Order: sequence, then structure tokens, then C-alpha cells
Amino acid sequence: MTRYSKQTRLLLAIDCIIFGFDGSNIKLLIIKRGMEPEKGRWSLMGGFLQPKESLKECANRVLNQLTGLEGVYLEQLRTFSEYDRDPVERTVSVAYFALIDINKYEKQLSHDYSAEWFLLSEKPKLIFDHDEMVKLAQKQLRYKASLHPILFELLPEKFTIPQLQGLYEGVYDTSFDNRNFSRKVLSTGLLVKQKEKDKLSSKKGAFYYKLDKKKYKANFQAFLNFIPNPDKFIT
Amino acid sequence: MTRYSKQTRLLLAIDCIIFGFDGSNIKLLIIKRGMEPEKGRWSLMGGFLQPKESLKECANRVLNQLTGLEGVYLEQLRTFSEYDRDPVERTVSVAYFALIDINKYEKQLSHDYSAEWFLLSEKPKLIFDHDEMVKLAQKQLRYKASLHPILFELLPEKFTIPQLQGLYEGVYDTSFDNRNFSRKVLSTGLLVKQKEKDKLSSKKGAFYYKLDKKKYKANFQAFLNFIPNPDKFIT
DNA sequence: ACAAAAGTGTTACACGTACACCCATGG
DNA sequence: CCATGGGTGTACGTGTAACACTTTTGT
Repeated sequence: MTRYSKQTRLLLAIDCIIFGFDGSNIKLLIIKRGMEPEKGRWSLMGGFLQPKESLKECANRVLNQLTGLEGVYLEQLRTFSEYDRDPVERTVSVAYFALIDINKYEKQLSHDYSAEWFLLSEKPKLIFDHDEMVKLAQKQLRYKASLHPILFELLPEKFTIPQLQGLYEGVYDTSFDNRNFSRKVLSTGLLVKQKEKDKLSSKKGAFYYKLDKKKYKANFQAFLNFIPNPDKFIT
Repeated sequence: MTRYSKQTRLLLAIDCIIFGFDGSNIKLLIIKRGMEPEKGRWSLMGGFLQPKESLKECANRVLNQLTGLEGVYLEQLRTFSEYDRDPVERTVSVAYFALIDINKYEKQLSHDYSAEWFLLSEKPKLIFDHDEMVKLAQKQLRYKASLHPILFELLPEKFTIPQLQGLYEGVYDTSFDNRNFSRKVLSTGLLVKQKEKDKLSSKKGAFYYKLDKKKYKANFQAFLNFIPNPDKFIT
């Protein structure tokens, strides 16, 4: 016996929901689709699973094609399988969500794919079930960030606490008390204070911090509480 | 154009990690595999995705085949895709985890599949990557149960608070202060007190409770805190 | 000097935890 | 009437939220 008989074979693909933070807002990186059908319409970056490739490898490969980045934060979200989600032929797609430092990616590659960053509120309609994927990814981003320090993945190596707060406020579309926020964040011991200040966004200037990578990895699964009343923000 | 050219097609399957609670311990329902290869060895219950069927439908169908149950709590866990995970032919599998009331399933069907309940500590080795799936499901069970009231899915309609506590203690392999536990649980307002008591497990007897289904559904996403120091139990 | 943002100090209070104690009942 | 498990009362401490106030510096 070399094959399972009487079973249908089908295509398997991945799609990436790529989030970045421009300093003020969360943005989504999408491309203009390069193949038929729906050629030229807005779409998530995706690709077909290759022989001998795992889904994770596939997602990393596809993400690298678009951004030039490696070692990006990438999380399997869910597998989408409605039989008619792709009109050409049955294709099941595994959605991955990625968090990248918006300053690090190679703009040239994005250009090749006619990629663009969009505010979530200004995102055009996407093909197939990609809008649903984005919606779920947003929900998962809020959920996970309310418990674990994933949002650091969106920031550059050095950042200030007001910047971090702005990021959290963007994700949850609300505002926090800055005094309590900074104390909470610092009390985790995850941040290492630098000597320089960022003087651009205020006169007094805010100290830069770096992540203590060891502690970050060690405490990744521990529950945080940067957000008061997280229940309110998770649907 | 009717097909995507030059792409590999493959099989897609689902596997179910089925948990139950026997009153004292969490158990796992597994079967003796009915087809080659590995025929007769212990395996998760699974099945191939059919044309025009979504993965969720597939998982429900397969679960129903084994247990006779419908409307079971079922959650997509992760998709497993190592290219050589099934030696016969490339098959990607979506793992679902299910929580069932152990008293409700139809034993006859289980018998047909040579299914048996195992304590997690006494589980035999499973085929392919199924052990990894079980491990992940266990982790997810602990994680999710620390935040959301999913463990009620494992109990019969009427249950006592000591029973509920025993369940939590089983899942986290620890013990809690019964006085604080009952107060915490009752303070959620999720439980409706019944008039009868369970007199089997103690002389005084413990009141039965039922879930307030409306509140249960409405508050499902809200964060609970039945477990002190949850960090300790989540890896 | 003043405005504007960063950051500190202080207080009130909710909540979780610990534990003494009371309750109900079968043997 | 006592042992056993169910359940209530209460006191203590930690952590969170609210907010007055100080610091720094560019204009």
C-alpha cells in the first residue's frame, strides 16, 4: 500500500496577516495580488505549501519574500477551509499572524509586490476570506497582548515608555494613565534603562529602554496586566 | 484557467483530542486504528476532510461517529504539517480538542472502534505525531481553563462545587482551599443553586448547582480567576 | 517665565488569601 | 456524640487605580 485510496487531495496555502506600528498607529501590510483570479486586487501575502516544507517554514519563506526579514514573530492563527473560499480550486489556507518592526523591512521587496501599509480603519476590501482573517488576527492581537508582552515585537530595539504606551493605546483604542502605566511596565523588570533620551517628542525628553531579552523569553508565558479591565476590550 | 498549475495537492485530515472527567480524573479517549499502516495501534480518532466539507464540519462528523454526541465543545488547536508525519503519503492534520461529558457518549460506538479512556499518566504511545498533539492539547486545556470557564463542559448538568473543585484540582494537579474556591466560583453568578443535595460523597451533603447557560455564554470570554497564581501552572 | 510632557509620591480601596470556626448528618 | 466533609465569617496584606505634585527643558 502506497497511498490512501478514495480520498480527495487538495491545495494547502498559508496567508500572513502582517502588523506593524508606525509610531502612532497599528498598520497592516497587504499586496496587490499577482495571479489570476482577482489579479491586481488587494490581498494578504500568501503562498502554497511546497513538498517537504512544513507550514511554519512556508510562512517564514513567504514572509521573507515580502519583507526580507528573518526570525520574525509568527503565530499560527487558524486554518480556513470553506470549500468554496477560492473559486479556482479547493484550497485550504492556514493563517499566520506576524508582528514586525516597520522600520526594518526592505522597502524594495514591498515595492515588487506593490505592497502597502494601511491603517486598519482604511483597509480596502480584500479577496476571498482575507477580511475575516484580518478580523480574527486583530482579535487575537488584542487577546494575546492583554496577557503577554508580544507588542514589543512591533517596536525598534530602543524605545521610550511613552512610545510603548502609545502602542498599547493604539491597539486597544483607549488611553491609560501614563503614571501608572510606566510603573507597571517597569515593575516587570523586563526593561533596561539606557543613558540617552528621546528629545523629539517632548521638551523634557523620555529615557530610552531596551528589552532584557533573557527575561523577555523566560517570562513570555507569564500573565501580565498592563491593561486595566482587559475584559472590556476582548470580544 | 481552472486550476493552479505546478502546485502539489495533498491529503487533509483532522484528529480529535477528546477529554473527559470521570469524577476524579481527566481522561483521554483514544481508539485502535482500523487501517494500515499501524493498524491496531493506539491512535487519536480522526478522519479525512471530504469534498465540500469544512474542517469544523469534519471534526464534528468524526466526533459524532465515535461518541454519538452533537454540539460538543470543540476547538481548533493547531495544524500539524511535517512532511513525513504520515509515512504513507503526505497528510496535513488539523488537531481539534474536544471536551465531553463522559457519561453521555454512546458506549456502543466506542466499542466499535475499540476505543478506551485512559488516564493521561497511563496513556500508551500513540502513532505518528499524536503524542505531540495530546501534549499540546493538555497545555491548551490548562491555559484556557485558567482564564475561561471551559471545564464546565466536562461536567454533567447538575454538579456540586466540591466536584467542580476536584475537576480543577485534577487539571492542575494541585489542591485549592475549598472555602475560597466555592466563594470565588459563586461570586461569578454563573451557578444556579438546586434544592437537592448530593449525599453520596459526604454526610452533610453538598448542594447541586446548574450552569446559568445565558450568563455562561455571555461571559465566556471574560477573564476568570479560579486558580491562584496561574503562572505557576502554565508552561 | 511658561507650557508641555515625563515621571514621583501618596492614598484609598478592592480583591485574594489564610485560617478560625460553625453546620449538617450518618454511623 | 463524634468524625467528616460542606460551608461562613473575618482579618490581613498585596496590588491597582486615582490623582496632586515635582522635574526638565525648548521657546
